[in-house]
Amino acid sequence: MKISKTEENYLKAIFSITEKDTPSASTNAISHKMQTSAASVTDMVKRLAKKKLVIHESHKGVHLTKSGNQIATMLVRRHRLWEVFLVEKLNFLWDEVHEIAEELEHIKSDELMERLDNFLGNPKFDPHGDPIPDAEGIFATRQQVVLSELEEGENGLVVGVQESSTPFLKYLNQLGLGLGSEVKVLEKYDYDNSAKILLNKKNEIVITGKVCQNLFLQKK
Amino acid sequence: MKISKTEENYLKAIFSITEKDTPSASTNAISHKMQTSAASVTDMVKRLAKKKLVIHESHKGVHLTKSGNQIATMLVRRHRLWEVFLVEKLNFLWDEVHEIAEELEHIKSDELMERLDNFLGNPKFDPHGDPIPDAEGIFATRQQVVLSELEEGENGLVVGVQESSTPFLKYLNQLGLGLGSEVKVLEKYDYDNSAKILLNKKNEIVITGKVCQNLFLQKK
DNA sequence: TAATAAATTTAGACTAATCTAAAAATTTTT
DNA sequence: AAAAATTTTTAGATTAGTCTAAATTTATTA
Repeated sequence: MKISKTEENYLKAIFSITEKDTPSASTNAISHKMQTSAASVTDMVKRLAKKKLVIHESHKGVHLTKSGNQIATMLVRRHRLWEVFLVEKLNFLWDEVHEIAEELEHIKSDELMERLDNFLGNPKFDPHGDPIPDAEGIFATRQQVVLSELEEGENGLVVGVQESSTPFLKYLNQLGLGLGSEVKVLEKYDYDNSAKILLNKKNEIVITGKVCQNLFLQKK
Repeated sequence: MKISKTEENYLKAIFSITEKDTPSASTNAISHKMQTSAASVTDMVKRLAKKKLVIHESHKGVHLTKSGNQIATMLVRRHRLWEVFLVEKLNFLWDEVHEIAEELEHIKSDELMERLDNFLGNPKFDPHGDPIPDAEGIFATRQQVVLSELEEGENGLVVGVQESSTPFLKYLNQLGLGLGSEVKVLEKYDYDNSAKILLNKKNEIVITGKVCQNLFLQKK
């Protein structure tokens, strides 16, 4: 069965919507994520349902079938492996790789991904700290908390970001924060959720509540 | 101006047809190369002409304009750079990489190709010995002859293949012949154009006329 | 619970890329 | 140069993916 690039992108969108809290993705949510009209979504959802990649109850949203989920997971795997390649081997910055990986992920060759995985040393997390599913679709897990959950005096290692928008990543670069940064919480200011932290045992900086809620740390 | 993957593939086909002897590509030649109907070619050629990528005189074939040629050249550059990556870094065999490179070549990012080029050490020839145009579209040249042009007693280094079909490349692998093989012509048999050669100063083997005509050597 | 607002689907149309079958043009052969 | 063969184009249809506008369904609110 042939699956087009567009169909793949819809599967990925449905995957990312249903991944979180919501068990099914609404037409609107999908159209928003895909930057397209609701009518187009209805058309496409019907096509995907005919191919048994999603289950769709009229006016009740869609969710992925097993095979739909499998395809979406492999797209995530490819995307994240290519991001590792772009950052580690071609020296792109972590905020520059998304669009290119978005293209590369559609190249369907298991052999290619197998070899790329080995070439990169079988990484378990991508440059944003997101887990890379293995060839069977299993995601690695890691004990992680958001920065705002740390108490004063606690230490942590930055292992990921909640949000991976370019402005946010650029801002982190400016602050000197990145994957692998060491953080110690010095003070927490409850009234606006900001915090003063010690970065890499050297600089004291103050970061806003928004940043605190978007950074994943591994406690140390 | 947006150019689709399909349009790009037509440009590449026209490029490869007009590269050789013929100054213009016929509808039939294109349809044969693209494995499609002549009617589709006519349609597509009209589209490409409207975009000023080709020049088309009815019943007299097409040829690329300057901008059409530029796009085709960049496709060749991307294709060949990715082939180097697949063979040198991911350890694919040189006869396994064509289809994957065929996909990778459509990813349009100058930044990506610049970085890949550097990562690979700015190679001038791909794993089949074909020249890789630089970012300005200039092809490297090399003093090369086909094996059948060598006289008895002459030495050469295998630097390329005329034909890059999978069966031919597989056959070369079987013979132990590849890029970089050293060859000395021991005897030439005029009646069927076959030859006995000394391979890598070790093995004497006899190769057919067909192989002799498809191997490019650099004289030594 | 009826009215209003929001979400979703249907209807109908458009573009790009493709096809088959038939017509027209060109080239080759006799 | 006329007939035959080949090549190319036209005509009309098809599929995937998209759109806008209108109709319908569901959810919210007064």
